[in-house]
Amino acid sequence: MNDLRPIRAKSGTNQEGTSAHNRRVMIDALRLNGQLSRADLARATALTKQTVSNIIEDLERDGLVQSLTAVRNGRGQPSTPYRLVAEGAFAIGLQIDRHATRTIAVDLVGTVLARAEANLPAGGPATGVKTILDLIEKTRRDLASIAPQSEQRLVGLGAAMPGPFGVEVDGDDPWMMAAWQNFPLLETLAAGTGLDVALQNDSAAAATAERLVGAAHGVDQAICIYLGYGLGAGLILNGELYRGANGNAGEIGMILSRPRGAAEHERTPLEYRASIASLCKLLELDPADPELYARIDAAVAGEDIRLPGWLDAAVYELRAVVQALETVFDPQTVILCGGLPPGLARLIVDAMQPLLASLADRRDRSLPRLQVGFTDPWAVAIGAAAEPISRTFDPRFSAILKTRSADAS
Amino acid sequence: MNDLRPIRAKSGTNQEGTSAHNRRVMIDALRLNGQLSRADLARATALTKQTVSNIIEDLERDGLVQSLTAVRNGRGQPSTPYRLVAEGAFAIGLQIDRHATRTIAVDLVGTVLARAEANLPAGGPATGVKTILDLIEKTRRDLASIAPQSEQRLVGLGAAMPGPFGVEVDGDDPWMMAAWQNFPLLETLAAGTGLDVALQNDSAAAATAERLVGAAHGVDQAICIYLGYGLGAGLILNGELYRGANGNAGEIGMILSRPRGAAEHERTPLEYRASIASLCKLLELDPADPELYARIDAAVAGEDIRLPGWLDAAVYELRAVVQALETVFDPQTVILCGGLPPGLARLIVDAMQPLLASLADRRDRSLPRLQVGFTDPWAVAIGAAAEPISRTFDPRFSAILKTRSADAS
DNA sequence: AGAAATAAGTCAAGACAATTGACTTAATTG
DNA sequence: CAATTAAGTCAATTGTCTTGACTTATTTCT
Repeated sequence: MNDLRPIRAKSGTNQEGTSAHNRRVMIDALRLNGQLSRADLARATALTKQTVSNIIEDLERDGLVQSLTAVRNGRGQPSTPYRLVAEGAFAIGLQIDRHATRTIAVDLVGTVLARAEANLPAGGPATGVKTILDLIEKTRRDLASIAPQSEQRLVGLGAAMPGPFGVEVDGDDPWMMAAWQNFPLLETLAAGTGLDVALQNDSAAAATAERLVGAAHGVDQAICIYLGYGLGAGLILNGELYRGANGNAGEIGMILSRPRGAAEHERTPLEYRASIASLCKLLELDPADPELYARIDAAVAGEDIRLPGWLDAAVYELRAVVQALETVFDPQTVILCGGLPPGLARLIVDAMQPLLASLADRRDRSLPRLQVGFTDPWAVAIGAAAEPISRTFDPRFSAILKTRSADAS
Repeated sequence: MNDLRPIRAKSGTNQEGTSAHNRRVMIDALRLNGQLSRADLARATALTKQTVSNIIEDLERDGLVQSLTAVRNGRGQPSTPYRLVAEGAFAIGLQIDRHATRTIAVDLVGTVLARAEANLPAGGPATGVKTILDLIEKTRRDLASIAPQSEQRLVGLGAAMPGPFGVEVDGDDPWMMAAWQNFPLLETLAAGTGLDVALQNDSAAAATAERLVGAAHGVDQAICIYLGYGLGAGLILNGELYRGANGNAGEIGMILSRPRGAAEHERTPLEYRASIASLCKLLELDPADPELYARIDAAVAGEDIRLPGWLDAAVYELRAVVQALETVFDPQTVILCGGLPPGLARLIVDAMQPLLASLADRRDRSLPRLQVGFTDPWAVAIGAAAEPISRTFDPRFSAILKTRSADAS
C-alpha cells in the first residue's frame, strides 16, 4: 500500500540467524577462554549439549576449531577441550595514512603473519590507488607463502584512514585528507581485490585491535583513546564498536575547548594541543620523517626543552578528556593507545596521574581506570585487519538479522 | 572442567528468540508507521508473507494489534491495514525525586491514563516506601477504573530517580540522594507490587520517553540532554538506551569543567552552572516550592536581574556540551528536554544559537542539530512508565538471547 | 575390589518457526 | 471481458534446537 513514503522497520530473523549467532557465540567463547569442552560451552551459552555438539562438529569440519587431548577433571567422563584454529581464517588490513600506507595479514586469533609498507605519493587517490593495490597484492602473496590455504579462507579486507567522513572540507585543511575522503575507496578496493571491504577511521581501528587481541579483549564497555597524528576515540559499547549515525563517532580531537590562558570565547579543537601533529609542529619535526619516533624519543630523553611545555598542555587536556569520557560512558576501563613512541605514551600516562575524580572511582573496580594499550605505528593497520575477523566471527545484533531482499513470491 | 574460573561467554539463542524478535519487529514497525498491511510488513521486515500472517494472527489474538477496513490501492486485492491496540498493554512509571514522588500509567502507545503525586517526607526510604507503594496502588486502581483489563495486561513497573548509582556518597551531599541509593529499591518494589521492576536515572527516563512518544521517535541515534534539578544525558545508540557498565552512562552534570574566570586547575561539575539547582541557588528559590515554575517564569519574564547572568553561564557550558556530545557520538539529533518551564527551555535553546561548529554541520541532515523535547515536570515519570513498554516490545539484542538457566539433563 | 555416583557426550525422535510454491481473491488496465 | 497485478492463504517442507534415554569413563564410597 504505502509506496509513497518508505516504511521504516527493523529486519526480522529466521533459523539461519539463530544458527549464525550460536556459531559466533561459540567462537567468541573459545577466543575468550582459550579452550573449552562441549559441556563447558553448553553451560556458558545456555544451549543444550546436543546443540553445542552439532555446532562444534560443524566448526571442526570447517576447520575453525580443533579438539585437544581429553583431560580428566574429577568424577565423570573426561572432557575433550576445543580451541580455535589460528589458520581457520585470515584477513587483510590496510591503513592509509597521510604520508604512508601499510598492509597487514592476520589470522583468526589475531596473529600478524605479513606486513608491508610504502610511501604514499602526494597525488592522492589518482596515483595512490595503484600503490595500495600493489601493496595488498604483495601481502596476499606473502600470506599465501606462509599459509597456502589462506586465499580460500580470506574473510575480508579492512581499511582504516583518518576521519572524519562525509564532511565538507574547506580548502586544503592539513588536518584532513580531503582527496581520499571524497574518493569511492570502498568500491575501488572491492573491485581491485575481490574482497569484502569495510572502512573505519584510525581510532576505531585501534579500538578494534585492542578488542581482538589487546587490553580490551573480553571487555564489553571500553573507551580507547587513540593518540596519533590526530586524536580520536574508539568506543566499545556492549561489546561492539559504536560508529554513530555517519561513522564519525569518537572524533574527540575535534571537540572545541578553551586553551589555557585563552579568552573566554576562543575555542579550538583539542587535537591542536593533544596530538603528535601538535608535537611535531612545536618541535619543528616533519611527520613524514622515517626517523620521527627516534627524534621524539630523543626529545623525551631530555634533548628538547620545548617538550615539557607540550606535555603539560596535552596532559591538561587529556586528563579532562578521560574524566569526561568516563562520566559520559561509564566504561569498565579507558585505554590510551596510538601511534606514538611507547616512551612518550608512558610519560603521558604517568603525567596524567592522579586522574581527576570521577564516577569511575568505585570500590568494585576490576580493571584500572586508565591503561596503556598498543603504542605501535602498526596498531591501526592491525586493527584494520582485525575488523573483518570481528565482522565475520563476533556475535552481534546485526549478524542475526535477515538481509533485506525482495520477497520473491 | 573449568569450575575454578568462571567461563565468559555470550548467550546463545533458539527459535523462541527468533519468534520473539520477529514479534517485536512487527510491533515496532506498526508503532513507527502507524498502520501497515501484512504485505507491507513482509517487505519492511524481510520476512515472508506467510510468516508475517502467522505472527499478525498471533498478535491479533493477543489483543496487541487490530485490523482496520481494507483499502484499495491500485491494482490487486485491497490490503487490510493493521495498527497497534492502545489497550493491549499497560505500564506503571514511578519517579522518585528529591522532594516529591510521582506515578504514571501509560498504555501500549504511550498515552498517559493516570497520574498521581505526593510529597516525599525527608526521612528517606524508611518512611518513603509506604508513600510510594500507596501511590502506585492508587494509580493502578485509577487505571483499572478506566481500563478494566489493565491488571492482566500490566507489563511492568519502571522506576526513575536521580543518579549516579553505586557510588560511595561522602557526607550528606545535597546533589545526591544517598539514602535512597543505598536502599534495595528494586527488590522492595517488586515485592510490594508483584510487578517486574527496572531502575533508570532521570535522564535515561527522559530519553526513554522521547524515544517512545517524543522527538526521538524512530530516531536510532539521538542524545537527550536532560536539564532538571541536575544535568544528565540519555544516550540512544542503535535504537537502544545505553546504560554503561554500571548504569551511570550519561551523567554529564558530573563532568568537571573550568568555570569562566576560574583558575587553570579549578574544575567543578558542570551542573554547578547548568541546572535548575544552580538557578534556584542563585535566585534563592526553594526547589521544593510548589510554585517553583511560576517563580522561574516570573524571573524569565524579566523580574529578576540575576537571571541573565545565570543564563549566560549555563548557555556557555551547554553550547560546549552539545558540541562535545555531537563530536563524540555523531548522533542524528540532540534533544534538550527536562524538568524546567518551557519558557526557560526555549530561552536557553535560543540563546545557544548559533551552535558551535561541529561535525554535525552536514548538508545531508534531515533533523535539526538541536531541538526542544519534553519540558514537563512529568517527563521523567512518563519515561519511567515507557521503560517497561520498551523493554517488553522493542526489538533489541538482549531479547533474542536465551536466559541463562542450569542445563537440566 | 566392586558398587554407586557423577559427568561428558551421543542417539533418535520430536517440536517449533520460517520457507516454499501453488493457489484464491479482488482489484485495475486496456 | 481478458490480462495483469497485488494481497493473502494453504499445505508440505526444511532447518535448528530440544528432549529424554542411553553409553562411556572416571572418581568416591563401602
